[in-house]
Amino acid sequence: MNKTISFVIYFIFAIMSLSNYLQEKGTFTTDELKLISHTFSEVSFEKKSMLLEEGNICRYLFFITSGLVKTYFIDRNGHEVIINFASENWWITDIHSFEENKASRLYIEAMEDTKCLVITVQDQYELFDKVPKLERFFRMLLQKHTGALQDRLFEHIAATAEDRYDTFLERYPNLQNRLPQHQIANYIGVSPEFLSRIRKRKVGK
Amino acid sequence: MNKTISFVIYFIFAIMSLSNYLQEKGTFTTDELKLISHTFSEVSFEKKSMLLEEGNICRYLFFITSGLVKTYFIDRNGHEVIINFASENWWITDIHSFEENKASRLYIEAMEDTKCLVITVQDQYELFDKVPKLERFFRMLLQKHTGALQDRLFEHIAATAEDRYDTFLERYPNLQNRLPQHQIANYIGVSPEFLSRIRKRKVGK
DNA sequence: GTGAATTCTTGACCTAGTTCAACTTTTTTC
DNA sequence: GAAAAAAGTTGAACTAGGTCAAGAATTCAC
Repeated sequence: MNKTISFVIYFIFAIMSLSNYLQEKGTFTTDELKLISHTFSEVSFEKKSMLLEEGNICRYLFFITSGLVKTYFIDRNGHEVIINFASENWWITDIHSFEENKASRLYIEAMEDTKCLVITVQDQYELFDKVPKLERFFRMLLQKHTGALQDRLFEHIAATAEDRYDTFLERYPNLQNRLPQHQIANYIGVSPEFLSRIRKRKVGK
Repeated sequence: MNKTISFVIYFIFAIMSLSNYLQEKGTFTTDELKLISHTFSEVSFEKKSMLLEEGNICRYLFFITSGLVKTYFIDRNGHEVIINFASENWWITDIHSFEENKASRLYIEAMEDTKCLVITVQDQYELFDKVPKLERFFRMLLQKHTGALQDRLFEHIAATAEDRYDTFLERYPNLQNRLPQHQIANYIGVSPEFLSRIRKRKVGK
């Protein structure tokens, strides 16, 4: 297939993902949906390429239409610490860096070939002015994200590694087979060896 | 002093705290400040009384003008897990319960006699319509809160208990002497005995 | 101001999870 | 499809932090 045609088809597919998502989660008019989705542009990332690196300003808010990414930072011992994963129909960005134009502490890396729709802060704010509903929608999204972070903190303070693994399986049922096990171990905050033991123990049960 | 007069004085003091705070952190006109602060009401809590209990809907967003509160939940083993403390010029609520009218999992308890200004969701949204700047201001606030939560999660995954204690001291320099040590231990996620040992070790250094 | 309650400290023992090293299995690359 | 790289498993020794118990120091309540 001709490259331009295939790009256009992907773009239409991406726009439709976003529109469907917004229609499902919020109450937007057709005109608003059109306006919103045409403010985004499509970007593709190959597996292992970086959407964001520490020290850079996160210029985009990403809406993933296909693929899988992880967000992580490097701790004082030089180890990667995974904050979260995001796949189809998830939003991802370093909100602090994106909104306040500050250097990021985070990395965002594609774990599969990934396609996203992206928007800049400026465009986002212009869109907020045209579609005020969207600012409220994004605030709600941020609230949900905050709730999820809080839950993860609870787990890390009050639950055992096995509990956290169970929670991971519930929270990301479709990622279990798309992710290498040591990345899951990292996410739940244990050594790969120990996750291997947890899994062995569970089979016995 | 006559009770009514003393109440009025406290109320004026509280309103001024909020106005000063907003003036410092944002750019509001005098009229906006007046409108905002008159939408809040003043409430007092005695030490050990509850601003919110699990199972209830969190009806208010609290702005603390004096005193100290803690937010916590009870984990599956019946233990209290402290999420954060808030004193003068801090906002506190269970955002999930407050915004979505859902039963809360959290407790908010006064650790000292505490005075707050409070607002309901409905009033908050009316205020957003009158002062759109405020919605953006609150979204920024939520972003900061999210950043802080993320930092705490990092610490719990990647840092040692002693590191977390140091971070606590930096983050809440003025709370160190207002809080009993076992509450600090709870906040940083260690047993009171272990915090005692950490402190002993640090004196040696 | 005194008795009761809460908080803090210390020791001894325990456990969840880590680290390191060697081996096996699976995936990637050319 | 063979060689190299990455991922997963297992054992053995280790450590950060927890639990329990008892005594000492503070704080609270009347």
